[in-house]
Amino acid sequence: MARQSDTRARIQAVARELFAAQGVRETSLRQISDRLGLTKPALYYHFASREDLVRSIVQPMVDDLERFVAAREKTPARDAAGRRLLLEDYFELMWRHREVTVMVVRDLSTLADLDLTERMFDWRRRLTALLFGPEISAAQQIRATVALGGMSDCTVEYAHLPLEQVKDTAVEAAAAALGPATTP
Amino acid sequence: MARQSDTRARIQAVARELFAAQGVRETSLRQISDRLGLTKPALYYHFASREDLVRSIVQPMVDDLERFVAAREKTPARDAAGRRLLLEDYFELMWRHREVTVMVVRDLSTLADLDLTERMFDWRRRLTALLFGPEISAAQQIRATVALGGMSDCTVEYAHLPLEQVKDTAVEAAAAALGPATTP
DNA sequence: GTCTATAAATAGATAGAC
DNA sequence: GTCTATCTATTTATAGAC
Repeated sequence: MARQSDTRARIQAVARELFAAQGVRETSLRQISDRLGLTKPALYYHFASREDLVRSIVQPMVDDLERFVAAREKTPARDAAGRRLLLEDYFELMWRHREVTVMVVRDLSTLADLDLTERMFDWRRRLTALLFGPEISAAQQIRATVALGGMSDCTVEYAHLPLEQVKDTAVEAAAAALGPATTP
Repeated sequence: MARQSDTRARIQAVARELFAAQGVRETSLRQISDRLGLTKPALYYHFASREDLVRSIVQPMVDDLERFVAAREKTPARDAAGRRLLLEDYFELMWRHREVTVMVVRDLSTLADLDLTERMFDWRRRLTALLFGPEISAAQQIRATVALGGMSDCTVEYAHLPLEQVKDTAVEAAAAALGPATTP
């Protein structure tokens, strides 16, 4: 069972690269098939539709995010150390999926097309609750936006650098933006 | 000289709204003309092309940003108070243009189409220099990304709220992300 | 200034041969 | 699995009448 469909994975790799580089909406199936030396109908053998291809590329990040948030909710730790660890691991998650992050941030309509906008906001809300507790004030929500959004911007803007050159400072800045942690 | 072309402004208003709500690339000229009770060719009387319409909507923010950065470079003030003031005024600028900010953030390819990507990065670089001085370390650049990017995210995410409910906390969080200021 | 009509290009998608 | 050929829909943009 070495490989079931090497071509399927190659299509995804090329599509992901083009989507991140020039935008999802700006990339046609023709561009993808040309780059692979295939024709458009060949793509339809591996994917039911264009949307199916896009979804298959975004899905691994979605699954990872859902698992990540659900796991942390089982053992919340809102002191300074726990908060720090959450920011670190969240940064690494986005970093692992940074090509998809770039692609989604570059064209946010992608999320809407896949009906993921609501879920995205839900993850943000749950992450904020993990940082500040179940009762979230308006000020805390704003601070979480700066912290989490700022880290996300870093994964996109410095996607070409090694992780070690970005992570520590980005997490440090995000933690500072959150303000003092509640004592356990 | 009451109004030279009321229709031109109405086209821009409808286009800006649709662009921000559903994306620039996702909005056709037909949708815009329908909403106004006009036909597509009528739009071409007021704008040379689709790109000309988009540019005319983004241009005021571009001009404002260029003026803002150029003015601050004449009287740099990198102590805590000066840095704070810069963040406040920059936030208010983005807030004034938040409908365009939403529209651009939602579809970043818009900037590329208008050849504004380079200029955007240049403004970021100059703002970072105003915050940290002409010699910018990698860590300072990352902190500036969290601070400025985080504030930008706030203008988008809380665009529907009153300014007073967002500005102070967003600026506070951004200032914290920057770290301690250099003494004057 | 706005219309009707239409050109020209391109997209996603399918039929059927091999 | 991949191809050629084609369908259908939509887009930006223009010509020319009113």
